[in-house]
Amino acid sequence: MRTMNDRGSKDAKRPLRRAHVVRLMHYYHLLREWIGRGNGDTVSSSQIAEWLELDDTLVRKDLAAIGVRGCPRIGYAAAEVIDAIHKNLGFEDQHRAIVVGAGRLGGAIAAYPGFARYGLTIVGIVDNDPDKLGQDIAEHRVLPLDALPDLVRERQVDVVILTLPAEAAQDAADRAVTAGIRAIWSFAPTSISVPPEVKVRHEHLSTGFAELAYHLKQTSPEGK
Amino acid sequence: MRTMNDRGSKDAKRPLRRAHVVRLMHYYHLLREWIGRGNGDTVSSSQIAEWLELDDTLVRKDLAAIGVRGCPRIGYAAAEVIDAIHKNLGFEDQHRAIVVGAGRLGGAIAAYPGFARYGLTIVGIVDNDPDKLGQDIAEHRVLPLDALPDLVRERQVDVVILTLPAEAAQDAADRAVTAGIRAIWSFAPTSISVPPEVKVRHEHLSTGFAELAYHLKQTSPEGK
DNA sequence: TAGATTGTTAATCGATTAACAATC
DNA sequence: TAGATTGTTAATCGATTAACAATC
Repeated sequence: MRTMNDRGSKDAKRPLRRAHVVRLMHYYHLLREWIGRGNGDTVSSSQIAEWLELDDTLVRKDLAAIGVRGCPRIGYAAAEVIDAIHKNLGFEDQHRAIVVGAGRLGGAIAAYPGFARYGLTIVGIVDNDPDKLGQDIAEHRVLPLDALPDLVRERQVDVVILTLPAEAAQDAADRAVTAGIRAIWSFAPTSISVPPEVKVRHEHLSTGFAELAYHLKQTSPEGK
Repeated sequence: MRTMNDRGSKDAKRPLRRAHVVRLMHYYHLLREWIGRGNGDTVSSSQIAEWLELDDTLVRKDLAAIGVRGCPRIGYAAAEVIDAIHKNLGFEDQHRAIVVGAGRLGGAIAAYPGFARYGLTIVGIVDNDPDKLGQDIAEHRVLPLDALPDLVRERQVDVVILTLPAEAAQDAADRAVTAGIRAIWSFAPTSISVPPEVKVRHEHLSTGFAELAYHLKQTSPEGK
């Protein structure tokens, strides 16, 4: 039996599933734009649902899952929702990352200022191509890949961002794991194996394009 | 009642759902690496399932959904599976894309040779920054954003790849839509609105990082 | 108050998994 | 043949949606 007092017991929160995290990020972006455009301070679940083409009950359940309470007749305080998502997804925790691979993609990531909002700071960039060493990318001097273990320790790095070609990714991941990082964000077009305690998030750009290609095929007039 | 003859009736195939497409891409990558490493010609659903930590029945259903038949006791012909995925996902159809935004990310995408495998060819790159005009990126001369409509027609472009800052993305998308493209692949850190007949695939890098951040929070020793 | 909106339980839906017969 | 593996139906599970009471 549930009682009204359950309301406050945030310890009982169950971990969010992947689908929750993805939708919460959509709400987060949506509400930040909403507030940025100078709209009201409150927003209803049905407004969010309509913009994102979801069911409004789903929105309310997602918000309940991160402990946000709305007001009947009023809706949710947009700033409070943004805050709660920020906290629940772990953006208040600070993470320090090294970009491995000083190509264009590595440079784009190292230079992007938007990650700071999510608690992510790029603290270095390494590459194993001697031609790249010593260049400055987004105010980071490119250092040799061999320096990775030392950098991880000295700069208290817990995330490594891989932007290497497929054939170099596994070796770099191995070094990063040995050096003690806990998470790998990989943009390399291949899979990598790591011990179970290390989390890998793979950005499969080709999978993203596959969805587009499949849609185009389904909707193309010449059929089949 | 089903009969053996249903085997050949590919017209009855139902459209693949998103989860199917994503898993099929995993199988595709896995089997290409598998063959590349000189393993056998055949592979069983339980092998694939084990590598990807899925249920083997799920793998068989996915393969059945694209019309691949296996052999009892033998498994599936890896090359045939790769082929079927390639065809079903629409990689045989050729698409021509223009990259909008000549920054580091745009350059990385324009220069990446791997998209050719999926039927995607980059045929131009545009930017609205006068300083970028005339530069060559990956053998493409950077042209003004104003030239987009003409380029779309002349070069038979059906996909636009947005790599612009958030504030410029909607305007560029509008121009692309007016010029008649059918799909937008956006890397801009914002949402864009388009008419229903245009497909948008958004690569939310921050959502990718959010999953990592949440995992780190859940597994961090200091708890909470 | 009346009515809009939340919060929550119950129902539905779809996707995954289990079981097992078919088959090579 | 015996046995491994597929293909498919049935069962389960979880996520979404519907219904509706609670509430401000």
